[in-house]
Amino acid sequence: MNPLDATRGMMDGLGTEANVCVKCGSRSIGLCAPLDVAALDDMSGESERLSLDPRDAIFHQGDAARYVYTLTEGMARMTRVLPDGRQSVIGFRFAGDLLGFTPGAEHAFGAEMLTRGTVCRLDRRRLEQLFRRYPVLERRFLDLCVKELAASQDHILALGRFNAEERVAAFLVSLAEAQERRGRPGPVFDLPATRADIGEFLGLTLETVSRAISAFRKRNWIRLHGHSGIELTDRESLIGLGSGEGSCAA
Amino acid sequence: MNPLDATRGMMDGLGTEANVCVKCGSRSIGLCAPLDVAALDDMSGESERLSLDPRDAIFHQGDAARYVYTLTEGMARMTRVLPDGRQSVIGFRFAGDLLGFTPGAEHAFGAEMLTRGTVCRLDRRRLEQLFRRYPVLERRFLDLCVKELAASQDHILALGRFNAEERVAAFLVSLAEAQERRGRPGPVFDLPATRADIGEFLGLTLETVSRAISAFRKRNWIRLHGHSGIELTDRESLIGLGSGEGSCAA
DNA sequence: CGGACCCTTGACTAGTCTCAAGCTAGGTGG
DNA sequence: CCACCTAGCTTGAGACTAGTCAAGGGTCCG
Repeated sequence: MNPLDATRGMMDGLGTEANVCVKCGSRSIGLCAPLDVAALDDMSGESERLSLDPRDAIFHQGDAARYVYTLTEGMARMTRVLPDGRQSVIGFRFAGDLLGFTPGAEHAFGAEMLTRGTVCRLDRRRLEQLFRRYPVLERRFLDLCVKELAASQDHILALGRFNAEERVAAFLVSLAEAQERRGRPGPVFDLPATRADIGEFLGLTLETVSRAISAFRKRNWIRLHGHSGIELTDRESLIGLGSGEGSCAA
Repeated sequence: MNPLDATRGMMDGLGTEANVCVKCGSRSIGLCAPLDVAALDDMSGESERLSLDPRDAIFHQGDAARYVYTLTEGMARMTRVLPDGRQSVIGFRFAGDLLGFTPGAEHAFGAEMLTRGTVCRLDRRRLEQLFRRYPVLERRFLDLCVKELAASQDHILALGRFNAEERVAAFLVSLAEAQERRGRPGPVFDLPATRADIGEFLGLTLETVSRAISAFRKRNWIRLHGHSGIELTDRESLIGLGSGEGSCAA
């Protein structure tokens, strides 16, 4: 398991059930999976589908948390801003992932699209009703949440203990794994996040991310295809660097 | 709200109900709070109380996750180890906090006592039964988990964007708040974590932590009382430094 | 084709780590 | 009760990683 796995979506590892969310029309992996058809109908009754462009906000930090979102198409980032303007990317989300679920009154972070895409939003009070009607759904959320927590702890470990190249290597590997889990096996995959996004996620500057990527390129570990395509040509080396088997060998 | 709040326990902010866990004998704030007396009886029927010394492990990373623990007395740290031996403190836990809950088969991190103390452990299969019998308990866990997740994200932000003094300031303030929430209002509070523990939590070396603490002492922001007592004499300054209102003012 | 945005690379700086030495507090045993 | 002993803390000097500032180049879109 990759120690830097915060690009893992909330829906990962929850089986391959592929019930179709009536309103979204997309495979709503995970969230709806344990529900029967009546429940799905119930659920999509009040959900809305929205199309978004790159850089569009799905919701802002501090917004009233009225809705819960499912990213049905595209890739998004979650960001948190400090009072002085410094900001950090908390994580990324892919098609099929859940977004913005909180028991609090406000969203603790913002979410923006990196690519063109669509989200399906469900009123939160409606979700609470669904929890009461279908208790299994609540259990699903608990499992998701604990997995997400484990991913955050991996990220904490990476931020606290990995150097720049280790962080970038771990990020690239986890990005590749995330896309493969979502059924894109090709050797070339999408990297819609800019160097600045990656840097804000990894606690680095965009220049440092760029230098790490250039170093990998020079070692023939990766190959770039245009601005948003990347291929891992020596994944073993990247995994070795990015999984904490590095310098301080025990 | 302090951005570095990963010292906030899983039980925080869940009201002040103070039902007494029959077996533990301690105020089991939070977890048992929504349950009636019959449920409490039920719950404590198979729980065991253990006394532990400083440095004793509560459980190890990789152990089968047979039990869920409540720290009833003392302070503990949660640690994660990389293949090469580098380790990181993921967070701290105080009296009243929950520890080791996971839907996975193994504990993803280890937990060790920092002080002498006691834990109350409950068989996990028993907990699953309790979830079925008292659905409100499951909701409680979900709320705890989401709060914990928010705390992790704050920690990620601090690790990615704060410099050494900002991290240490944020840590000291959150430690003070955690102890006050648990009813120790005194100006002097416990700091049972060593400089090395703090450093591993904050992604710093023990020397850097020591230098930051010395700097605060010279500015009369804090006063040390022996090896494990600390007093925040100028909390405003610490909060200012530790909440991200710093250098890069917008 | 033009422009905007993003990426790359270089030179220099600053912050943190590393290594090392000495100190202090608190506990232990005589 | 006191001296010793150990673990943890402090401080310093130098090395090194990553940040900052700046200039130039590539890619993609309209």
